[in-house]
Amino acid sequence: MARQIPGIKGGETTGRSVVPTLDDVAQHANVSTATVSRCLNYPDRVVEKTRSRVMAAIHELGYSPNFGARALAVRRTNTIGAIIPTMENAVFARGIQAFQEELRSSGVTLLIASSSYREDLEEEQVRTLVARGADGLLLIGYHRRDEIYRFLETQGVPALITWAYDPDAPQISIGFDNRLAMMTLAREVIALGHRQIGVISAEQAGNDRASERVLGIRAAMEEAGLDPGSLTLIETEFGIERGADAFHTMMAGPTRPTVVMCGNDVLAIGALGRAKKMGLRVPDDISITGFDDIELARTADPDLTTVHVPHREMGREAARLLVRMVAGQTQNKSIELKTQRCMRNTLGSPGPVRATGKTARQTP
Amino acid sequence: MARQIPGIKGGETTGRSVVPTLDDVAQHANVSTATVSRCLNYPDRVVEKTRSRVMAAIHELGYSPNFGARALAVRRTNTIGAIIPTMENAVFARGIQAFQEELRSSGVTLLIASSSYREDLEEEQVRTLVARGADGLLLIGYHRRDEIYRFLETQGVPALITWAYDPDAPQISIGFDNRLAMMTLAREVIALGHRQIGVISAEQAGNDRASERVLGIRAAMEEAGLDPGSLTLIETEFGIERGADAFHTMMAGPTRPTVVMCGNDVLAIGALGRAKKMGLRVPDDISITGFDDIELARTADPDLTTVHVPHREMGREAARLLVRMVAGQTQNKSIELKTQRCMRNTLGSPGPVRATGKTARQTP
DNA sequence: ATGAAAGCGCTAACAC
DNA sequence: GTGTTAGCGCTTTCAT
Repeated sequence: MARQIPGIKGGETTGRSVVPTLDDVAQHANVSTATVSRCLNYPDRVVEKTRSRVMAAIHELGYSPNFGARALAVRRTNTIGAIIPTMENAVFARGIQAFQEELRSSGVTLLIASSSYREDLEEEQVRTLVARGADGLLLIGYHRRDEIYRFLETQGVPALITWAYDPDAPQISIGFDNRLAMMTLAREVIALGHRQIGVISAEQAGNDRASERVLGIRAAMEEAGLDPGSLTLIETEFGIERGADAFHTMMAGPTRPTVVMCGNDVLAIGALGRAKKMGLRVPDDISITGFDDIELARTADPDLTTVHVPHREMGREAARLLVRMVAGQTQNKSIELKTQRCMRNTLGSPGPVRATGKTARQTP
Repeated sequence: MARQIPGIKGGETTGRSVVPTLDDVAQHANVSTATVSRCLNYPDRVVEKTRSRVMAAIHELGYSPNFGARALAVRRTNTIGAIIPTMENAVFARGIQAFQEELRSSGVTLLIASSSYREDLEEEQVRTLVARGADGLLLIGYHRRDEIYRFLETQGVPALITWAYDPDAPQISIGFDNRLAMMTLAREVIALGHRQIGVISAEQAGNDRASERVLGIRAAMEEAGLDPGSLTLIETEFGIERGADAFHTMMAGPTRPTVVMCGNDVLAIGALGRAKKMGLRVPDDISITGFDDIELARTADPDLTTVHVPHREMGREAARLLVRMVAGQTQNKSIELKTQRCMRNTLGSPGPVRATGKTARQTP
């Protein structure tokens, strides 16, 4: 239909394609494309009468703007990308959720990609997201090839590192000191009398959060005059079952620890569950600690001693900061957030049957 | 620099912008933009010598293609969008993960958005994703305004419904029959002798999975000659704590049920945890069931009786099907996946201290 | 207040 | 095998 109306650009016929374009709307409303564009972007720069005519045409045709074309013209997408290791970890899910909510309130859309903890995939995602016009990127942790940082630089895409904090790094970040956070918990563990410490960590290669946390434990040991070499370490993939299996392996090992410190809550929940299935009383027979303080930590039985990370605050602040960075605001600096030990009921003194006050159940 | 080289299009000067374009690469390599484009898209249509020259230029300049422009030119983005209620539910996280992996192997990028279970947000996301050129959409559940479906239609964007299955619906879907799945579990519950059934459900408004599941329970009751009106129902938001609170409320109510059937595992885990904190033995004093079979269900103590949903398979198959739909393949039809009761250890016979064989702990 | 026209960066015929 | 050129759908001066 409507193929008889001479198109603006020399007799082009309408109805050439399925999806209506700005041009179609313009013809339908008998105005120029510029006017339609104005109606959409600066409604007050066009007189009421024309505007309503245009709007009517838009509705009638079921017009929806083509974002890619718009981005191409204005050279800005109002989009921010985030790459997280996995959506299966509640800690990222929550942080990203807050990040997204805050972005929304600034009218920015979020594109999420997950790297499955794989460095090569992450690089690919960075390129994809940039190619898609992300104005800025949210990245987890510092560790990645220098080439990527250079790429981001040449593309003029600011990146904000989160879940880590290093004031000396060239990239700006918002997060916390993973090493110090875990060290603080380890100090408590050692103060309680534990000497045989087991650690279940995420794979450290390419994961600075994981390795920093392990380093924190070693540092605390050293500080207390213990031999960091006496620590039993198992690295494993992410997952409750993985944590459970690692725990099993560790307890079956030659030097059975009196406490198992886990690199994150999910691993700890797995360990805790397995401990119970093995008939071990926690924390009387074995102490277990986590890191992150996800909802599950509080609900576990006994509830999990862990390190609280302010995910939501981190997500929210990250959004604010990144938006500022994208806006070209200079002189942004890294922000350090504080973590907090959560002394709950899976950590007690070592030694069989020597329950401490800490282990008292707090039945509500 | 380089402002003296006359541009291809009449004396345009280079160095006009920060980010290198196809044009810059072409000039740098002394070829036409078409050749550069070919190098990128059909490497074998250009002779080795030129290609390496072009590639060198690309690397030297740090060129990265502009996806939006490409999409505009080819009118196809190779992108699929997915809108899920929340990333905080492991069941969606896993399903989407599988979906994404499968898409990747087809060279399709996934754009994820989450609606926070809000209908208005979901509509907005649909529009955003379509505007961004998503070639197809993955949606959870059937329930949404007709206008949205019409919009998708006029935009020519195929949508695949998942997490639900209704052969009679106009939209095509891949999923399972929520009502039947829950009904099957409810039958077992009733067969065990339960008469006072409590239900903790997600909010049913705008959530057909939730309402279908409740309907399934009612249907089973009716079938068994019980009065569906005797069922105690609490609707709550998503979250472990929410489940716990709802459980508490329910047990404090006038008619205390002998079994609490939860609309999903997360709510059930919350209920289970709270039951224990309240000093109730599960399933001796109270039975609890879930739905989804997330990893947590198996790790809970006692491990949770629930309904297994093949999330990963669903995600994978959804990807295959949607890719076919986008490719314009006609005659696609809905696929029904089977769920499965997981009889574990939180469901027993009603009545105090009457443990059944089902409750035996299976210590490995 | 509105319109004409020149791009934004890329692809795809069609020439050569 | 490579170059020319006309768009893809939208925004944005610059005129009027």
